[in-house]
Amino acid sequence: MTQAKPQAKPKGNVDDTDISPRDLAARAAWLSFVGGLTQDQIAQELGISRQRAQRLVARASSEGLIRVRIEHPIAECLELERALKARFGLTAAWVSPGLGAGVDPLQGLAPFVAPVLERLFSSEEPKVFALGTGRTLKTVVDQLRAVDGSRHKLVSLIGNVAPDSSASFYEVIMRFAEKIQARHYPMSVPVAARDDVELNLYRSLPHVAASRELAKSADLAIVGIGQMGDDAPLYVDGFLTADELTALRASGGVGEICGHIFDVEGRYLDHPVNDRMVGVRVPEGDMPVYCIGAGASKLAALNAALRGGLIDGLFTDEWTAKALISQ
Amino acid sequence: MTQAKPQAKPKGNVDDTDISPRDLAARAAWLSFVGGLTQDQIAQELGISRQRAQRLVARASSEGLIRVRIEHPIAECLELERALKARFGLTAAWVSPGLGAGVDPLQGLAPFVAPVLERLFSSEEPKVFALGTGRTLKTVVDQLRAVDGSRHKLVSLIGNVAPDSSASFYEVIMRFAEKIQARHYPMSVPVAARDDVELNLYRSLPHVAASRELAKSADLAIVGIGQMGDDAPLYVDGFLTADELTALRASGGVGEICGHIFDVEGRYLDHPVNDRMVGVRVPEGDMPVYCIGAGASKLAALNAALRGGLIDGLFTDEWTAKALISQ
DNA sequence: TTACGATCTGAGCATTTGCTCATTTCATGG
DNA sequence: CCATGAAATGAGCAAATGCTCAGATCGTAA
Repeated sequence: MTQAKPQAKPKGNVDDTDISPRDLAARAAWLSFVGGLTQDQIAQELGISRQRAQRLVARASSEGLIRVRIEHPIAECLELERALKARFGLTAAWVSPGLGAGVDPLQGLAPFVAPVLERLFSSEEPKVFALGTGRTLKTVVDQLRAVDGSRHKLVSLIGNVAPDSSASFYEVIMRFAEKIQARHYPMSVPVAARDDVELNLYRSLPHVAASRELAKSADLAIVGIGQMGDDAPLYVDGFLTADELTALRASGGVGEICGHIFDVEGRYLDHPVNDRMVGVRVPEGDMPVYCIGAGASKLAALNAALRGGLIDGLFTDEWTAKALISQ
Repeated sequence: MTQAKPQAKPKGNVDDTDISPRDLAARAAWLSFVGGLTQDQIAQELGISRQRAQRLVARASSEGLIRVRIEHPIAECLELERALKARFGLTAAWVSPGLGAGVDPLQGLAPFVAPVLERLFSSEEPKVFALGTGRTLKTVVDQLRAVDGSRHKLVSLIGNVAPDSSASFYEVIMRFAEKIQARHYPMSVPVAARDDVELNLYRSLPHVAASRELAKSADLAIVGIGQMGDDAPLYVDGFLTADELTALRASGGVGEICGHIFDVEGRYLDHPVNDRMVGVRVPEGDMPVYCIGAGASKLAALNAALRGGLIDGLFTDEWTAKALISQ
């Protein structure tokens, strides 16, 4: 994960109220998008150079100050949602319009998923949401608008300590919690134990046991899904060695959810690596599981998870939906 | 409303069944805004000419399929909100960033107000909202996103029949009701009676009496505000003759809310025209009144309404807020 | 069937926009 | 105090965009 910290240069004032670092960007963006002014007009309005105006608008976009939403549901996507539900017995499905070949599927999926999650979090009734991690969820939470979800609880399905001892997995649940002002319960132990003794130790820790219990009783789980190709997240992030990855693939592993690896039928593998995950294996009880994922690389994993009934709801894109249905 | 039926023309194209033009526009807009594709790429992706792609995107914007929102609250506007509340004892204030001189203030105000109203309508608790009319509210409701507000009731503060017998004022509450799926109670009589007999007749009609009662017990009123200059809405829409307008101005009239005219101190005029409005005069009881309005022409009216304590909340733009505070 | 009007479509062109490069500014460290 | 490097700035240019005009297409009426 790239951790591009904005190179803050807080030379004296800890307080970031520099008169307008991004205020100006927001204002330029407002003038451009809402007012429909040309960059020249914006420049004049703000008393800056046309060049600067252009850069401000660009920056506002790249920093996510702009949120664009398409109001019109595209018929074809609705049809795909219906088809997905029928084909795989899902209770819910959302299909975002595709963005064409060369584009990262997440670029379209994330802004599409975010408003749906906002609605879920807007529920008045207090709920417990269990969250996975990964690049997908990370991208989605970045797109999430701040809504008041302070009555809810967020709990992690997975440990937050990576093999390099960094707490990078803390991020996702933290960011969710920030966005919706909810209490959050990360699982503050390594993702995977090195042996059964360690596993039992971790699971016996009170805060871990509590988190696991809370997670198991969640009203909804929201997870990503990982492929087992050469670009498998578990491998890239250092949870598996190349040899382990190969072995797991040989054992039939085609995908994973929260680090739990399953085969082409969506059956979890009986394998040491799998058995030492400290977190919760979904589905757990009658908790619905919503999965977010799209793209060619995730196709096999998604297909398996759907066949195995591991998930109850799916967020994906048009291309992936078509591919899943035609299989 | 043009009801363009899709003209099926399945010639040699590959997989695409012909789809509705609006779908295509939404798709093009999605590719453009979310995917960041160039119009050439969009054209290629959709198998159409680049001009068509351009037109589709333009159409999507003009038809309101695109909704842009700036996530970053601009510090200066927040400050103005604070100042407005302090200065005029308001319980709530919202200030939209200005769009510069040449632009209709509504162009910026409406997209800014709409999300706030969406939030109000998202309240779980069933509420009664009393609504005024006018171009301002009309523009705002056009920007409103469909949210489920079916537990609420909408009631009109003002009659819906114009002097020319058209029911044009029906539109605003109707459109609100459509957007949020709420039950609505228009006041189905002329805005103003011609004499006291007629007034009493109208008010004695059961459905009018019921609407008036409901309106008086509303949890919140949302109204526009009218100026009394030569472009006074009451005059333009034919409620007042030029002579009456002049006379009312001479009597001190500087503005009106729901057709009830008040003077520079925000005191309602004691005048026949004023006394024959069939609707409700705000504030009524302890119902909070939120007013939406901006622009130089409305400045005097707003100032008076604020001084007279007629309103409890204000939606306006930066320029107007500054002007109000500096007065 | 033909004529008509309205809309859709594509080409050309002026404007706007985004990008690169050279230069300036600014803050930090020597 | 200057040296250094990163970020900001402005100029110039190529690409993208939006607009207008003329021809094509389609539905409707004669």
